[in-house]
Amino acid sequence: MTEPTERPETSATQRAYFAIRNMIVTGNLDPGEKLKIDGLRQRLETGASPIREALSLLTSDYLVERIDQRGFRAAPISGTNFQEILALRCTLEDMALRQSIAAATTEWEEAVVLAHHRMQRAYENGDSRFEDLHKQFHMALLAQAGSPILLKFCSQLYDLNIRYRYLAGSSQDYKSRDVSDEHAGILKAAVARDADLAAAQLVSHYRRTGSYLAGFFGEPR
Amino acid sequence: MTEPTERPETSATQRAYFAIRNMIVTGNLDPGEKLKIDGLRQRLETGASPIREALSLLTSDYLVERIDQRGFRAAPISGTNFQEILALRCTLEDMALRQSIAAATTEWEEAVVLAHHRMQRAYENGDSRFEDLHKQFHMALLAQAGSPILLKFCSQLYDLNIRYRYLAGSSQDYKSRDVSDEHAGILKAAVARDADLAAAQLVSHYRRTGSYLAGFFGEPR
DNA sequence: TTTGAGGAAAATATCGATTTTACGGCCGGT
DNA sequence: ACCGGCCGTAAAATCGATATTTTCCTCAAA
Repeated sequence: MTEPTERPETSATQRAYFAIRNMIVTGNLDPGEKLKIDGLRQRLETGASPIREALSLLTSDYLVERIDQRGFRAAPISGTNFQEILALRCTLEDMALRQSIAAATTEWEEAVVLAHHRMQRAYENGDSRFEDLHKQFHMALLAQAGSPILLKFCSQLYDLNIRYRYLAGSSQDYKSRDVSDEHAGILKAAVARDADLAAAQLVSHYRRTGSYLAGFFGEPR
Repeated sequence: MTEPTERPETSATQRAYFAIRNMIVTGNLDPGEKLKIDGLRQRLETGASPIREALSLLTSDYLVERIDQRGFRAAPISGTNFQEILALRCTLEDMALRQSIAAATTEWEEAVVLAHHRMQRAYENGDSRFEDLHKQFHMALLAQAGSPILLKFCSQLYDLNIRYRYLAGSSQDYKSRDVSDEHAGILKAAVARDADLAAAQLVSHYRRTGSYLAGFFGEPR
């Protein structure tokens, strides 16, 4: 239920969960849009139960809201919400990365290098899996923190953030920045076990995309 | 779905959610125990759908685990898990409390004082609502941080922590400590807008109960 | 005695249908 | 013409039942 890449799912609930989640994150479903059970049921060719269960799960990911007894809707967006996500993300990932580096092992280091390579390769090839691999790289950096709950928090915030990026329709502009250099810098500092440098670069990496996106959603005070 | 106190629920899903959640938190359902749909269905006198939906929601609260195609079970416990919760709680609540005090208003201050009074009153009367009011006091402290997601994280961690307290069967021992003084100290510092002092007392408050409980679950390195 | 395969029993996941609830327009009253 | 309450429609929530999967027990063979 955590890895978006492992797609040999079997249960209808999982299929519905990932499908709806993807639709919301990529903007295929508009923020605030009413999510009718029957509509999704037909669209995904499944029963009502898996849909309801999937929506319940997405509720806890802050991607879906449940209203009284009137069903579900895609979570709305706002500038303050975006700022909150950005700020939380910086704080939590900074913490997680420091813990990760403090507990660094050879295995972790190799996993990070590997994740980076795969992401970079997909980037150069224009592979559509880049988004998934990008997330996996960032998560690999934090994995050694040894705090599953913290990791899940970061994962959720990552998805919320990427949703705003999709909604701004800026996947291209975003990539055209020199994110590759930024990723390389983070990787280098992490491998060198330089927690301060790595964390600083990571946070700066986020704030840069953040300030870019902030224009689209209004900057609250 | 957030406030445990507002009990005029209508939907079967909500009833099931709070009922099962309460059973897990208070130890009425053992950690790791298999949660059979049919058993719960009879126990709560409802259909299978609300049960499944409630369990799905609890999954995201880390109180229930879903396994492959083999149903659900109550989340297991461990010393490392407890330590993780404690550490995360200290970090996140420290942050939230500082933000809350930084954005303090008269309304917030009054709400905090009120929440403390209610909790204290219930404590002196041996009122069973103490646990709920205790949580409400702590959440009131953080409410002004203006970060709903952070608040929810703290709320989840609070529930996970209180579960360990119940499992240690130490509700009494816990209360017999001078928690009243600790709460009063936090309240005083918060009202005085002394973020450093308030945060320090809050964290120390948690660590004290934490080190007490650590003995029950083993201290991982 | 242990191991492995087969089958029966139980539990889960899913579906289709029923019941309940909320919303929007209509009608009558003021 | 406007306001308030009633009814029809649509959607959600829930239930009962089915099909599929898993588990456990038994029995036979090594």
